[in-house]
Amino acid sequence: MPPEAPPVRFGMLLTLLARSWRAELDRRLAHLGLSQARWVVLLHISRIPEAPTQRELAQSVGVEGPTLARLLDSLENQGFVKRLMVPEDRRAKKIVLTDKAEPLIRQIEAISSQMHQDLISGIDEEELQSCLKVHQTILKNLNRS
Amino acid sequence: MPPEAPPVRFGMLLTLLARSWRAELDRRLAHLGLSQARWVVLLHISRIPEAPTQRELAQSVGVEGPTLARLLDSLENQGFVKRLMVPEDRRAKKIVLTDKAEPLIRQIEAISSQMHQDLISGIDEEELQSCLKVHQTILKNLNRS
DNA sequence: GCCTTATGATTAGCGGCCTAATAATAAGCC
DNA sequence: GGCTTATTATTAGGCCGCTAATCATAAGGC
Repeated sequence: MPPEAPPVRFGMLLTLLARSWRAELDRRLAHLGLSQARWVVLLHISRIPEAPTQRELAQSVGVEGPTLARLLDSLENQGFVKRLMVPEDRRAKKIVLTDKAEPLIRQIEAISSQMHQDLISGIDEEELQSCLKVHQTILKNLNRS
Repeated sequence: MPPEAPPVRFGMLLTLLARSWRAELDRRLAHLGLSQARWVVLLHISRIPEAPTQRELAQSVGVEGPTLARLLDSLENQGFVKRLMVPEDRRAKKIVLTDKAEPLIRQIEAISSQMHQDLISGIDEEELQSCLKVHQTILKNLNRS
């Protein structure tokens, strides 16, 4: 690889890193029958106090409606979530975790924080915070575009 | 686990950021008939001194063989690259840019570095470098897993 | 030379992201 | 009430990443 470092590199590294991060988490979640994408959905549901509608959940997770719909299809097939009718609005559905999913939450939180710990080893807290700040700034700039 | 900011956040932000970055670049490249994925391939070809084989190119770009093969299919259909037979190894193909692609390279480099500039506004050089270093450390940790 | 193993590219098929289009319902306005 | 517009969820279809399997060729051991 040529050692010259054009500004382009930041985006490439970011993309590669996100892909690798996802792949590793997928690997660690596989034995639970989960993937990163489905796991994130479960985690968000568990953290929202009131059962959210799909619209609200998609917003919280940060994906579009159709993407969430298909993730919920598989999670529902796996028996981890249920779609509940909303009496006041017959278009909407509220999403809740099933009893089967509840014990999973602790496991997946443990797995993901273990992985986080593994991956940030050798990075000091200050650097990490600064990196987070950079990420947030870029995201803010992106939302302005 | 810190009670208020679970470590999970870093991965989620990373994922969201990479997706948003890609989406914005796709938007800016659309009028050239390109996407981020295909653009990166062109850029790598143009930077490798000798025409690379697909294997080498895939390595350089950081994707698997089949992923590259399909990107090359579309780039070839668009007339931006050609696959050349290699006399010494009849399994392999070397990838070269066409004359049509050459003038594009400057444009796409300009677009991507403009975007880079737009997105890092408000971040000072030191923070950015530190962030890059964090990314590289995490990637190194990932490759050890 | 011949057989086994390794390698380069492709195909098939899946996951996860998107946008556009659709269907059902709700809300707002005469 | 009845029409128009907005909103919720879904379906359809595309892109881009992956792994597994396939095909042709190369390389190595005998």
